[in-house]
Amino acid sequence: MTNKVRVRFAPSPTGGLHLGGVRTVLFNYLFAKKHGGDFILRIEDTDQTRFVPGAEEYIIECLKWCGLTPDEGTEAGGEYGPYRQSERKDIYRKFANQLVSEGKAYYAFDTPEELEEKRAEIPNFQYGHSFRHQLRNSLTLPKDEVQRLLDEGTPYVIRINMPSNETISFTDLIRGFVSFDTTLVDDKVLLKADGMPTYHLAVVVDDFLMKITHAFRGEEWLPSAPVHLMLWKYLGWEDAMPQWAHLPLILKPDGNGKLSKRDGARLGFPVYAMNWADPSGGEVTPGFREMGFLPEAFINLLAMLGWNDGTDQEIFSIAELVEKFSLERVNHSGAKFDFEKAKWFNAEWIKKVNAEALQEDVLTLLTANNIKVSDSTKLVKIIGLVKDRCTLLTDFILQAGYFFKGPVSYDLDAVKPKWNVQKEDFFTVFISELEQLEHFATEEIEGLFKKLVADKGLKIGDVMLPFRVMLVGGKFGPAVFDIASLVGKEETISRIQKALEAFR
RNA sequence: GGUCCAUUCGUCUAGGGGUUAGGACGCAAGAUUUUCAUUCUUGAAACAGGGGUUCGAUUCCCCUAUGGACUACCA
Repeated sequence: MTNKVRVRFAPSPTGGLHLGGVRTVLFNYLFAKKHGGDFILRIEDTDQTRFVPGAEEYIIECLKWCGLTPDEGTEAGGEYGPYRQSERKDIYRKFANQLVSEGKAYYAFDTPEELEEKRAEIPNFQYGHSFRHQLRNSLTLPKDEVQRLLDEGTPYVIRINMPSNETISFTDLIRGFVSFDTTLVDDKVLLKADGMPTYHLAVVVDDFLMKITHAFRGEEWLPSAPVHLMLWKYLGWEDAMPQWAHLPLILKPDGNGKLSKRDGARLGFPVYAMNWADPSGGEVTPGFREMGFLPEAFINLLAMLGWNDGTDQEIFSIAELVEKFSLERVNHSGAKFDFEKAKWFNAEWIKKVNAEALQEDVLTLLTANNIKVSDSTKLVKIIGLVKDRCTLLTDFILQAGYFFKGPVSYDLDAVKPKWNVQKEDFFTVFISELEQLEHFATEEIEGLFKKLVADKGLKIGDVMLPFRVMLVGGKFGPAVFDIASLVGKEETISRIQKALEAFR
Protein backbone atom coordinates (compact mmCIF):
# COMPACT_ATOMS: atom_id res chain seq x y z
CA MET A 1 0.00 0.00 0.00
CA THR A 2 3.01 2.26 0.38
CA ASN A 3 3.53 2.96 -3.28
CA LYS A 4 5.99 5.64 -4.10
CA VAL A 5 4.31 9.03 -4.41
CA ARG A 6 4.10 10.16 -8.03
CA VAL A 7 2.59 13.50 -8.98
CA ARG A 8 2.39 15.32 -12.24
CA PHE A 9 2.06 18.78 -13.68
CA ALA A 10 0.36 18.62 -17.04
CA PRO A 11 0.25 21.97 -18.81
CA SER A 12 -0.88 22.50 -22.34
CA PRO A 13 1.71 24.38 -24.39
CA THR A 14 -0.51 27.23 -25.47
CA GLY A 15 1.37 30.24 -24.14
CA GLY A 16 2.91 31.75 -21.03
CA LEU A 17 2.90 30.08 -17.65
CA HIS A 18 0.38 31.69 -15.35
CA LEU A 19 1.19 32.18 -11.69
CA GLY A 20 -1.66 29.89 -10.78
CA GLY A 21 0.03 27.22 -12.85
CA VAL A 22 3.27 27.74 -11.01
CA ARG A 23 1.48 27.38 -7.73
CA THR A 24 0.00 24.10 -8.88
CA VAL A 25 3.50 22.97 -9.78
CA LEU A 26 4.75 24.13 -6.42
CA PHE A 27 2.15 22.21 -4.44
CA ASN A 28 2.82 19.14 -6.56
CA TYR A 29 6.52 19.50 -6.01
CA LEU A 30 6.28 20.15 -2.27
CA PHE A 31 4.01 17.18 -1.77
CA ALA A 32 6.23 14.88 -3.82
CA LYS A 33 9.44 15.95 -2.11
CA LYS A 34 7.87 15.83 1.31
CA HIS A 35 7.01 12.20 0.72
CA GLY A 36 10.13 11.24 -1.14
CA GLY A 37 8.22 10.92 -4.38
CA ASP A 38 8.64 11.87 -8.01
CA PHE A 39 7.45 14.92 -9.83
CA ILE A 40 6.56 14.34 -13.46
CA LEU A 41 6.10 16.84 -16.25
CA ARG A 42 3.63 15.77 -18.90
CA ILE A 43 2.78 17.93 -21.87
CA GLU A 44 -0.92 17.96 -22.73
CA ASP A 45 -0.79 19.01 -26.34
CA THR A 46 -3.92 17.28 -27.55
CA ASP A 47 -5.43 20.42 -29.00
CA GLN A 48 -3.59 20.83 -32.24
CA THR A 49 -5.38 24.04 -33.07
CA ARG A 50 -4.01 25.74 -30.00
CA PHE A 51 -0.45 24.57 -30.27
CA VAL A 52 2.06 27.40 -29.89
CA PRO A 53 5.67 26.82 -30.88
CA GLY A 54 8.14 27.53 -28.12
CA ALA A 55 5.60 27.25 -25.33
CA GLU A 56 6.88 23.90 -24.13
CA GLU A 57 10.48 25.10 -23.93
CA TYR A 58 9.27 28.21 -22.17
CA ILE A 59 7.44 26.18 -19.54
CA ILE A 60 10.50 24.06 -18.89
CA GLU A 61 12.60 27.19 -18.55
CA CYS A 62 10.11 28.62 -16.04
CA LEU A 63 10.30 25.51 -13.92
CA LYS A 64 14.07 25.71 -13.97
CA TRP A 65 14.06 29.32 -12.91
CA CYS A 66 11.73 28.45 -10.04
CA GLY A 67 13.90 25.54 -9.03
CA LEU A 68 11.03 23.10 -9.50
CA THR A 69 12.72 20.68 -11.80
CA PRO A 70 10.83 17.56 -12.82
CA ASP A 71 12.27 14.15 -12.00
CA GLU A 72 10.62 12.69 -15.03
CA GLY A 73 9.19 14.07 -18.24
CA THR A 74 9.88 15.26 -21.76
CA GLU A 75 13.36 16.46 -20.81
CA ALA A 76 14.32 14.28 -17.88
CA GLY A 77 13.08 11.12 -19.55
CA GLY A 78 11.72 8.19 -17.58
CA GLU A 79 10.22 4.77 -18.07
CA TYR A 80 6.64 5.89 -18.57
CA GLY A 81 7.10 7.93 -21.73
CA PRO A 82 6.47 9.37 -24.12
CA TYR A 83 5.51 12.35 -21.98
CA ARG A 84 3.91 14.34 -24.77
CA GLN A 85 0.32 13.34 -25.33
CA SER A 86 0.44 13.99 -29.05
CA GLU A 87 2.91 11.11 -29.19
CA ARG A 88 0.55 8.80 -27.34
CA LYS A 89 -2.37 9.10 -29.72
CA ASP A 90 -2.75 5.37 -30.40
CA ILE A 91 -2.92 4.53 -26.73
CA TYR A 92 -5.99 6.69 -26.18
CA ARG A 93 -7.78 5.38 -29.23
CA LYS A 94 -7.32 1.84 -28.02
CA PHE A 95 -9.02 2.61 -24.72
CA ALA A 96 -11.75 4.65 -26.38
CA ASN A 97 -12.55 1.71 -28.64
CA GLN A 98 -12.54 -0.61 -25.69
CA LEU A 99 -15.13 1.56 -23.97
CA VAL A 100 -17.29 1.62 -27.08
CA SER A 101 -17.24 -2.13 -27.44
CA GLU A 102 -18.26 -2.47 -23.81
CA GLY A 103 -21.14 -0.02 -24.24
CA LYS A 104 -19.55 2.50 -21.92
CA ALA A 105 -19.00 4.97 -24.70
CA TYR A 106 -20.52 5.51 -28.13
CA TYR A 107 -19.94 7.06 -31.52
CA ALA A 108 -21.58 10.39 -32.16
CA PHE A 109 -21.95 11.85 -35.63
CA ASP A 110 -23.50 15.21 -34.86
CA THR A 111 -21.52 18.10 -36.27
CA PRO A 112 -20.40 20.97 -34.06
CA GLU A 113 -22.82 23.22 -35.97
CA GLU A 114 -25.78 20.97 -35.27
CA LEU A 115 -24.95 20.93 -31.60
CA GLU A 116 -24.58 24.65 -31.48
CA GLU A 117 -28.03 24.99 -32.94
CA LYS A 118 -29.43 22.67 -30.30
CA ARG A 119 -27.80 24.67 -27.58
CA ALA A 120 -29.29 27.83 -28.98
CA GLU A 121 -32.81 26.51 -29.22
CA ILE A 122 -33.03 24.34 -26.13
CA PRO A 123 -32.40 26.25 -22.87
CA ASN A 124 -30.58 23.69 -20.80
CA PHE A 125 -29.34 21.49 -23.57
CA GLN A 126 -26.61 19.07 -22.79
CA TYR A 127 -25.45 16.02 -24.65
CA GLY A 128 -26.40 13.42 -22.10
CA HIS A 129 -29.06 11.49 -20.34
CA SER A 130 -31.99 13.63 -21.47
CA PHE A 131 -31.09 14.39 -25.07
CA ARG A 132 -28.75 11.72 -26.33
CA HIS A 133 -31.64 9.69 -27.70
CA GLN A 134 -32.67 12.47 -30.04
CA LEU A 135 -29.24 12.80 -31.59
CA ARG A 136 -27.24 11.02 -34.22
CA ASN A 137 -25.13 8.43 -32.51
CA SER A 138 -24.56 4.73 -32.19
CA LEU A 139 -27.15 4.60 -29.44
CA THR A 140 -29.94 5.82 -31.72
CA LEU A 141 -28.87 4.76 -35.20
CA PRO A 142 -29.28 1.21 -36.45
CA LYS A 143 -26.14 -0.88 -36.30
CA ASP A 144 -25.65 -1.15 -40.05
CA GLU A 145 -26.16 2.57 -40.46
CA VAL A 146 -23.46 3.25 -37.90
CA GLN A 147 -21.17 0.84 -39.71
CA ARG A 148 -21.94 2.50 -43.03
CA LEU A 149 -21.13 5.97 -41.66
CA LEU A 150 -17.91 4.66 -40.18
CA ASP A 151 -16.94 2.95 -43.42
CA GLU A 152 -17.64 6.10 -45.39
CA GLY A 153 -15.28 7.99 -43.15
CA THR A 154 -17.94 10.26 -41.70
CA PRO A 155 -16.36 12.39 -38.94
CA TYR A 156 -17.35 11.21 -35.50
CA VAL A 157 -16.42 11.62 -31.89
CA ILE A 158 -16.55 9.09 -29.11
CA ARG A 159 -18.59 10.15 -26.10
CA ILE A 160 -18.75 8.64 -22.65
CA ASN A 161 -22.10 7.07 -21.81
CA MET A 162 -22.85 8.54 -18.41
CA PRO A 163 -25.26 6.46 -16.35
CA SER A 164 -28.30 8.12 -14.82
CA ASN A 165 -29.42 8.20 -11.23
CA GLU A 166 -26.15 7.28 -9.72
CA THR A 167 -24.34 9.23 -7.10
CA ILE A 168 -20.68 9.50 -7.68
CA SER A 169 -18.49 10.78 -4.89
CA PHE A 170 -14.97 11.02 -3.71
CA THR A 171 -12.96 12.50 -0.90
CA ASP A 172 -10.91 15.42 -2.03
CA LEU A 173 -7.67 15.81 -0.14
CA ILE A 174 -8.36 19.49 0.32
CA ARG A 175 -12.12 19.92 0.51
CA GLY A 176 -13.27 16.57 1.79
CA PHE A 177 -16.36 14.72 0.66
CA VAL A 178 -17.74 15.84 -2.70
CA SER A 179 -20.59 14.17 -4.54
CA PHE A 180 -22.42 14.50 -7.85
CA ASP A 181 -25.55 13.10 -9.41
CA THR A 182 -24.54 11.43 -12.67
CA THR A 183 -27.87 12.31 -14.27
CA LEU A 184 -26.75 15.92 -14.42
CA VAL A 185 -23.38 15.17 -15.96
CA ASP A 186 -23.21 15.23 -19.73
CA ASP A 187 -21.65 12.73 -22.12
CA LYS A 188 -18.31 14.39 -22.56
CA VAL A 189 -16.36 13.84 -25.74
CA LEU A 190 -13.52 11.40 -25.13
CA LEU A 191 -12.02 11.17 -28.58
CA LYS A 192 -12.25 14.07 -31.00
CA ALA A 193 -12.93 13.87 -34.72
CA ASP A 194 -9.24 14.40 -35.42
CA GLY A 195 -8.43 11.25 -33.49
CA MET A 196 -6.94 13.09 -30.55
CA PRO A 197 -8.29 12.48 -27.07
CA THR A 198 -9.83 15.27 -25.03
CA TYR A 199 -8.34 16.15 -21.69
CA HIS A 200 -10.89 13.89 -20.00
CA LEU A 201 -9.69 10.70 -21.61
CA ALA A 202 -6.04 11.61 -21.73
CA VAL A 203 -5.77 12.57 -18.09
CA VAL A 204 -7.28 9.33 -16.90
CA VAL A 205 -5.33 7.07 -19.23
CA ASP A 206 -2.03 8.79 -18.56
CA ASP A 207 -2.48 9.07 -14.83
CA PHE A 208 -3.13 5.35 -14.81
CA LEU A 209 -0.31 4.38 -17.12
CA MET A 210 2.12 6.71 -15.39
CA LYS A 211 1.09 5.38 -12.00
CA ILE A 212 0.17 8.80 -10.62
CA THR A 213 -0.76 8.54 -6.95
CA HIS A 214 -1.95 12.08 -6.22
CA ALA A 215 -3.51 14.43 -8.71
CA PHE A 216 -3.39 18.16 -8.03
CA ARG A 217 -5.25 20.65 -10.17
CA GLY A 218 -7.14 23.90 -9.94
CA GLU A 219 -10.62 24.08 -8.53
CA GLU A 220 -11.95 24.86 -12.01
CA TRP A 221 -11.67 21.13 -12.67
CA LEU A 222 -14.01 20.12 -9.90
CA PRO A 223 -17.14 20.06 -12.08
CA SER A 224 -15.58 17.57 -14.48
CA ALA A 225 -14.38 15.27 -11.74
CA PRO A 226 -17.41 12.97 -12.09
CA VAL A 227 -16.49 12.28 -15.71
CA HIS A 228 -12.99 11.31 -14.66
CA LEU A 229 -14.20 9.21 -11.77
CA MET A 230 -16.58 7.41 -14.10
CA LEU A 231 -13.79 6.77 -16.55
CA TRP A 232 -11.60 5.23 -13.88
CA LYS A 233 -14.49 2.98 -13.04
CA TYR A 234 -15.37 2.12 -16.64
CA LEU A 235 -11.78 1.27 -17.43
CA GLY A 236 -11.65 -1.00 -14.43
CA TRP A 237 -8.85 0.90 -12.74
CA GLU A 238 -10.69 2.16 -9.69
CA ASP A 239 -8.21 0.67 -7.27
CA ALA A 240 -5.37 2.53 -8.91
CA MET A 241 -7.09 5.91 -9.01
CA PRO A 242 -5.00 8.77 -7.65
CA GLN A 243 -6.23 10.81 -4.74
CA TRP A 244 -7.58 14.14 -5.92
CA ALA A 245 -6.66 17.53 -4.57
CA HIS A 246 -8.45 20.53 -6.04
CA LEU A 247 -6.55 23.71 -5.27
CA PRO A 248 -8.28 27.02 -4.57
CA LEU A 249 -8.12 29.60 -7.33
CA ILE A 250 -6.05 32.76 -7.49
CA LEU A 251 -8.43 35.66 -8.02
CA LYS A 252 -8.25 39.18 -9.40
CA PRO A 253 -7.13 41.78 -6.83
CA ASP A 254 -10.12 43.95 -7.56
CA GLY A 255 -13.52 42.85 -8.72
CA ASN A 256 -14.27 39.20 -9.08
CA GLY A 257 -13.08 36.15 -10.89
CA LYS A 258 -10.01 34.24 -11.84
CA LEU A 259 -6.83 36.19 -12.29
CA SER A 260 -5.97 36.52 -15.96
CA LYS A 261 -3.08 38.01 -17.85
CA ARG A 262 -5.35 40.87 -18.85
CA ASP A 263 -5.68 41.86 -15.19
CA GLY A 264 -1.92 42.12 -14.98
CA ALA A 265 -1.81 44.43 -17.97
CA ARG A 266 -4.70 46.48 -16.64
CA LEU A 267 -3.34 46.81 -13.11
CA GLY A 268 0.36 46.90 -13.93
CA PHE A 269 1.84 43.71 -12.57
CA PRO A 270 3.03 40.45 -14.08
CA VAL A 271 0.91 37.33 -14.16
CA TYR A 272 3.31 35.04 -15.98
CA ALA A 273 6.42 33.58 -14.38
CA MET A 274 8.73 34.90 -17.10
CA ASN A 275 8.32 37.21 -20.06
CA TRP A 276 6.34 35.53 -22.78
CA ALA A 277 6.78 36.68 -26.35
CA ASP A 278 3.92 35.54 -28.49
CA PRO A 279 5.48 34.04 -31.61
CA SER A 280 2.74 35.22 -33.94
CA GLY A 281 2.07 38.78 -32.87
CA GLY A 282 5.41 39.37 -31.18
CA GLU A 283 3.70 41.04 -28.24
CA VAL A 284 5.42 40.46 -24.93
CA THR A 285 3.57 39.65 -21.74
CA PRO A 286 5.70 40.59 -18.73
CA GLY A 287 6.93 38.04 -16.24
CA PHE A 288 7.97 38.09 -12.61
CA ARG A 289 11.55 37.19 -13.48
CA GLU A 290 12.12 40.16 -15.74
CA MET A 291 10.24 42.46 -13.41
CA GLY A 292 12.99 41.81 -10.88
CA PHE A 293 11.69 39.04 -8.66
CA LEU A 294 13.92 36.52 -7.02
CA PRO A 295 12.73 32.95 -7.63
CA GLU A 296 12.87 32.35 -3.88
CA ALA A 297 10.46 35.22 -3.32
CA PHE A 298 8.18 34.16 -6.15
CA ILE A 299 7.92 30.65 -4.74
CA ASN A 300 7.47 31.97 -1.24
CA LEU A 301 4.65 34.31 -2.12
CA LEU A 302 2.88 31.67 -4.16
CA ALA A 303 3.09 29.19 -1.30
CA MET A 304 1.46 31.70 1.04
CA LEU A 305 -1.42 32.17 -1.37
CA GLY A 306 -3.57 29.40 0.02
CA TRP A 307 -1.29 27.75 2.52
CA ASN A 308 0.29 28.55 5.88
CA ASP A 309 1.97 26.50 8.56
CA GLY A 310 -0.28 27.71 11.37
CA THR A 311 2.34 30.01 12.87
CA ASP A 312 3.16 33.64 12.14
CA GLN A 313 6.03 32.70 9.88
CA GLU A 314 5.70 34.03 6.36
CA ILE A 315 9.20 33.78 4.95
CA PHE A 316 10.02 30.24 3.93
CA SER A 317 12.80 28.77 1.86
CA ILE A 318 11.88 26.00 -0.52
CA ALA A 319 13.56 23.51 1.83
CA GLU A 320 11.42 24.72 4.71
CA LEU A 321 8.33 24.51 2.57
CA VAL A 322 9.12 20.93 1.67
CA GLU A 323 9.58 20.13 5.31
CA LYS A 324 6.46 21.88 6.56
CA PHE A 325 3.99 21.52 3.72
CA SER A 326 0.79 19.68 4.40
CA LEU A 327 -2.42 19.45 2.44
CA GLU A 328 -4.53 19.78 5.56
CA ARG A 329 -3.37 23.35 5.85
CA VAL A 330 -4.31 24.36 2.32
CA ASN A 331 -7.22 26.78 2.28
CA HIS A 332 -10.54 26.01 0.68
CA SER A 333 -11.38 29.38 -0.75
CA GLY A 334 -9.82 31.42 -3.52
CA ALA A 335 -7.31 34.13 -2.73
CA LYS A 336 -7.12 37.54 -4.35
CA PHE A 337 -3.68 38.32 -5.63
CA ASP A 338 -2.03 41.30 -3.91
CA PHE A 339 0.91 42.73 -5.81
CA GLU A 340 1.94 44.97 -2.92
CA LYS A 341 2.41 41.99 -0.71
CA ALA A 342 4.21 40.18 -3.50
CA LYS A 343 6.72 43.01 -3.65
CA TRP A 344 7.15 42.86 0.10
CA PHE A 345 8.14 39.20 -0.18
CA ASN A 346 10.75 40.13 -2.74
CA ALA A 347 12.16 42.93 -0.60
CA GLU A 348 12.40 40.52 2.31
CA TRP A 349 14.29 38.04 0.18
CA ILE A 350 16.69 40.64 -1.15
CA LYS A 351 17.47 41.56 2.44
CA LYS A 352 17.79 37.94 3.49
CA VAL A 353 20.01 36.68 0.70
CA ASN A 354 23.69 37.66 0.87
CA ALA A 355 25.33 40.10 -1.52
CA GLU A 356 27.34 37.47 -3.39
CA ALA A 357 24.17 35.64 -4.34
CA LEU A 358 22.82 38.80 -5.94
CA GLN A 359 26.01 39.65 -7.80
CA GLU A 360 25.27 37.90 -11.05
CA ASP A 361 21.76 39.26 -11.46
CA VAL A 362 22.80 42.79 -10.58
CA LEU A 363 25.77 42.68 -12.92
CA THR A 364 23.55 41.57 -15.77
CA LEU A 365 21.10 44.33 -15.01
CA LEU A 366 23.73 47.06 -14.81
CA THR A 367 25.46 45.93 -17.96
CA ALA A 368 22.17 45.90 -19.81
CA ASN A 369 21.72 49.49 -18.74
CA ASN A 370 25.08 50.65 -20.07
CA ILE A 371 26.73 50.75 -16.71
CA LYS A 372 30.18 49.23 -16.80
CA VAL A 373 31.30 47.27 -13.79
CA SER A 374 35.01 46.57 -13.63
CA ASP A 375 35.55 45.38 -10.09
CA SER A 376 33.45 42.53 -8.76
CA THR A 377 34.68 42.88 -5.18
CA LYS A 378 33.52 46.46 -5.25
CA LEU A 379 30.19 45.39 -6.72
CA VAL A 380 29.56 42.93 -3.92
CA LYS A 381 30.40 45.61 -1.37
CA ILE A 382 27.98 48.01 -3.01
CA ILE A 383 25.23 45.42 -3.19
CA GLY A 384 25.64 44.85 0.52
CA LEU A 385 25.39 48.58 1.09
CA VAL A 386 22.22 49.20 -0.90
CA LYS A 387 20.23 45.99 -0.97
CA ASP A 388 18.07 46.91 2.04
CA ARG A 389 16.58 49.69 -0.01
CA CYS A 390 15.70 47.57 -3.03
CA THR A 391 12.30 46.02 -3.49
CA LEU A 392 12.86 44.64 -6.95
CA LEU A 393 16.11 43.55 -8.53
CA THR A 394 15.65 46.33 -11.07
CA ASP A 395 15.94 48.86 -8.24
CA PHE A 396 19.66 48.09 -8.23
CA ILE A 397 20.00 50.02 -11.48
CA LEU A 398 19.18 53.20 -9.62
CA GLN A 399 20.57 52.22 -6.22
CA ALA A 400 23.89 50.79 -7.38
CA GLY A 401 24.32 52.47 -10.75
CA TYR A 402 25.76 55.79 -9.55
CA PHE A 403 28.69 54.01 -7.95
CA PHE A 404 29.92 53.26 -11.45
CA LYS A 405 28.51 56.09 -13.49
CA GLY A 406 28.12 59.70 -12.48
CA PRO A 407 24.69 61.31 -12.43
CA VAL A 408 23.41 62.57 -15.75
CA SER A 409 20.97 64.89 -14.06
CA TYR A 410 20.50 66.36 -10.60
CA ASP A 411 17.62 66.83 -8.24
CA LEU A 412 18.07 70.59 -8.46
CA ASP A 413 14.99 71.35 -6.43
CA ALA A 414 16.72 69.80 -3.45
CA VAL A 415 19.77 72.02 -3.77
CA LYS A 416 19.23 75.19 -5.75
CA PRO A 417 16.84 77.12 -3.51
CA LYS A 418 19.44 77.16 -0.74
CA TRP A 419 22.52 77.31 -2.91
CA ASN A 420 24.89 80.26 -2.51
CA VAL A 421 28.47 81.42 -3.09
CA GLN A 422 29.45 80.46 0.39
CA LYS A 423 28.57 76.83 -0.29
CA GLU A 424 30.22 76.92 -3.67
CA ASP A 425 33.32 78.22 -2.02
CA PHE A 426 33.17 75.42 0.52
CA PHE A 427 33.23 72.78 -2.19
CA THR A 428 36.01 74.50 -4.10
CA VAL A 429 38.21 74.33 -1.05
CA PHE A 430 36.97 70.82 -0.34
CA ILE A 431 38.20 69.71 -3.73
CA SER A 432 41.70 71.04 -3.19
CA GLU A 433 41.89 69.47 0.27
CA LEU A 434 40.59 66.20 -1.14
CA GLU A 435 43.40 66.22 -3.66
CA GLN A 436 45.88 66.30 -0.79
CA LEU A 437 44.15 63.45 1.04
CA GLU A 438 46.44 60.45 1.11
CA HIS A 439 44.18 57.80 2.52
CA PHE A 440 40.90 58.21 0.64
CA ALA A 441 38.59 56.31 2.95
CA THR A 442 35.24 56.95 4.61
CA GLU A 443 36.53 58.22 7.95
CA GLU A 444 39.20 60.47 6.47
CA ILE A 445 36.79 62.03 4.01
CA GLU A 446 34.23 62.55 6.72
CA GLY A 447 36.87 64.05 9.06
CA LEU A 448 38.05 66.42 6.43
CA PHE A 449 34.53 67.41 5.48
CA LYS A 450 33.54 68.14 9.06
CA LYS A 451 36.67 70.08 9.82
CA LEU A 452 36.11 72.23 6.78
CA VAL A 453 32.49 72.83 7.73
CA ALA A 454 33.63 74.10 11.10
CA ASP A 455 36.36 76.27 9.57
CA LYS A 456 33.92 77.89 7.24
CA GLY A 457 31.38 78.47 9.97
CA LEU A 458 28.75 76.41 8.20
CA LYS A 459 26.32 73.86 9.51
CA ILE A 460 26.94 70.36 8.37
CA GLY A 461 23.39 69.97 7.22
CA ASP A 462 23.88 72.84 4.78
CA VAL A 463 26.42 71.01 2.65
CA MET A 464 25.72 67.37 3.33
CA LEU A 465 22.72 67.16 1.06
CA PRO A 466 24.36 69.07 -1.81
CA PHE A 467 27.35 66.72 -1.53
CA ARG A 468 25.02 63.74 -1.83
CA VAL A 469 23.25 65.17 -4.83
CA MET A 470 26.63 65.81 -6.46
CA LEU A 471 27.62 62.17 -6.11
CA VAL A 472 24.27 60.47 -6.54
CA GLY A 473 22.09 62.86 -8.45
CA GLY A 474 19.25 62.66 -5.93
CA LYS A 475 18.23 62.41 -2.29
CA PHE A 476 18.82 58.73 -1.78
CA GLY A 477 21.44 56.10 -1.12
CA PRO A 478 23.56 55.03 1.85
CA ALA A 479 25.95 57.21 3.88
CA VAL A 480 27.53 59.89 1.64
CA PHE A 481 31.08 59.29 2.79
CA ASP A 482 30.79 55.60 2.05
CA ILE A 483 29.69 56.51 -1.43
CA ALA A 484 32.60 58.91 -1.89
CA SER A 485 35.18 56.38 -0.75
CA LEU A 486 33.77 53.70 -3.02
CA VAL A 487 33.55 56.08 -5.97
CA GLY A 488 37.22 57.01 -5.53
CA LYS A 489 39.17 60.21 -5.24
CA GLU A 490 39.38 61.29 -8.83
CA GLU A 491 35.79 60.51 -9.62
CA THR A 492 34.55 62.22 -6.47
CA ILE A 493 36.45 65.36 -7.35
CA SER A 494 35.27 65.30 -10.91
CA ARG A 495 31.66 64.84 -9.86
CA ILE A 496 31.89 67.80 -7.50
CA GLN A 497 33.34 69.95 -10.26
CA LYS A 498 30.65 68.95 -12.71
CA ALA A 499 27.90 69.54 -10.20
CA LEU A 500 29.25 72.92 -9.22
CA GLU A 501 28.58 74.10 -12.73
CA ALA A 502 25.12 72.62 -12.80
CA PHE A 503 24.24 74.23 -9.47
CA ARG A 504 25.25 77.73 -10.52
C1' G B 1 -30.74 28.72 -15.84
C1' G B 2 -28.32 24.06 -13.91
C1' U B 3 -24.29 21.58 -11.07
C1' C B 4 -20.38 22.07 -7.69
C1' C B 5 -17.34 24.96 -4.34
C1' A B 6 -16.55 28.83 -0.97
C1' U B 7 -17.53 33.08 2.99
C1' U B 8 -12.79 36.23 9.81
C1' C B 9 -9.86 43.56 9.15
C1' G B 10 -9.34 46.78 2.19
C1' U B 11 -5.99 42.17 1.02
C1' C B 12 -3.41 37.33 2.61
C1' U B 13 -4.62 34.73 6.89
C1' A B 14 -4.44 32.46 12.50
C1' G B 15 -7.96 30.87 15.84
C1' G B 16 -11.99 28.08 17.66
C1' G B 17 -18.13 26.80 22.21
C1' G B 18 -16.44 31.39 27.24
C1' U B 19 -10.23 35.25 23.66
C1' U B 20 -9.10 42.56 24.89
C1' A B 21 -10.63 37.69 17.90
C1' G B 22 -3.81 37.13 16.84
C1' G B 23 -0.17 38.04 12.74
C1' A B 24 1.32 40.01 7.88
C1' C B 25 0.78 43.50 3.56
C1' G B 26 -1.03 48.21 2.73
C1' C B 27 -2.48 52.85 5.26
C1' A B 28 -1.70 56.68 9.35
C1' A B 29 1.34 58.68 13.39
C1' G B 30 5.94 58.76 15.99
C1' A B 31 11.30 57.34 17.04
C1' U B 32 16.14 56.24 14.78
C1' U B 33 18.98 57.25 10.36
C1' U B 34 22.08 65.28 9.01
C1' U B 35 19.15 61.98 2.29
C1' C B 36 16.16 57.89 0.92
C1' A B 37 15.22 53.20 2.45
C1' U B 38 15.84 49.74 6.41
C1' U B 39 14.66 49.05 11.64
C1' C B 40 11.54 50.00 15.96
C1' U B 41 6.92 51.71 18.51
C1' U B 42 1.86 52.96 18.19
C1' G B 43 -2.94 53.43 15.73
C1' A B 44 -7.40 52.72 12.61
C1' A B 45 -9.41 48.17 10.50
C1' A B 46 -12.93 41.82 10.48
C1' C B 47 -16.16 36.92 12.39
C1' A B 48 -22.21 38.24 5.62
C1' G B 49 -27.48 37.86 7.62
C1' G B 50 -31.42 34.96 9.96
C1' G B 51 -32.85 30.81 12.59
C1' G B 52 -31.67 26.78 15.71
C1' U B 53 -28.38 23.56 19.43
C1' U B 54 -26.34 25.39 24.09
C1' C B 55 -25.86 28.30 30.42
C1' G B 56 -23.00 30.55 26.41
C1' A B 57 -21.85 30.99 19.79
C1' U B 58 -17.49 34.06 15.53
C1' U B 59 -16.67 28.67 16.32
C1' C B 60 -21.55 23.15 15.59
C1' C B 61 -26.33 22.47 12.38
C1' C B 62 -29.99 24.52 8.84
C1' C B 63 -31.69 28.34 5.65
C1' U B 64 -30.85 32.87 3.05
C1' A B 65 -27.58 36.16 0.82
C1' U B 66 -23.20 37.03 -1.62
C1' G B 67 -18.97 35.51 -4.39
C1' G B 68 -16.59 32.02 -7.52
C1' A B 69 -15.80 27.81 -10.88
C1' C B 70 -17.85 24.87 -14.58
C1' U B 71 -21.64 24.24 -18.15
C1' A B 72 -16.76 23.22 -26.05
C1' C B 73 -14.84 17.95 -30.75
C1' C B 74 -10.09 24.06 -24.83
C1' A B 75 -7.23 22.57 -21.24
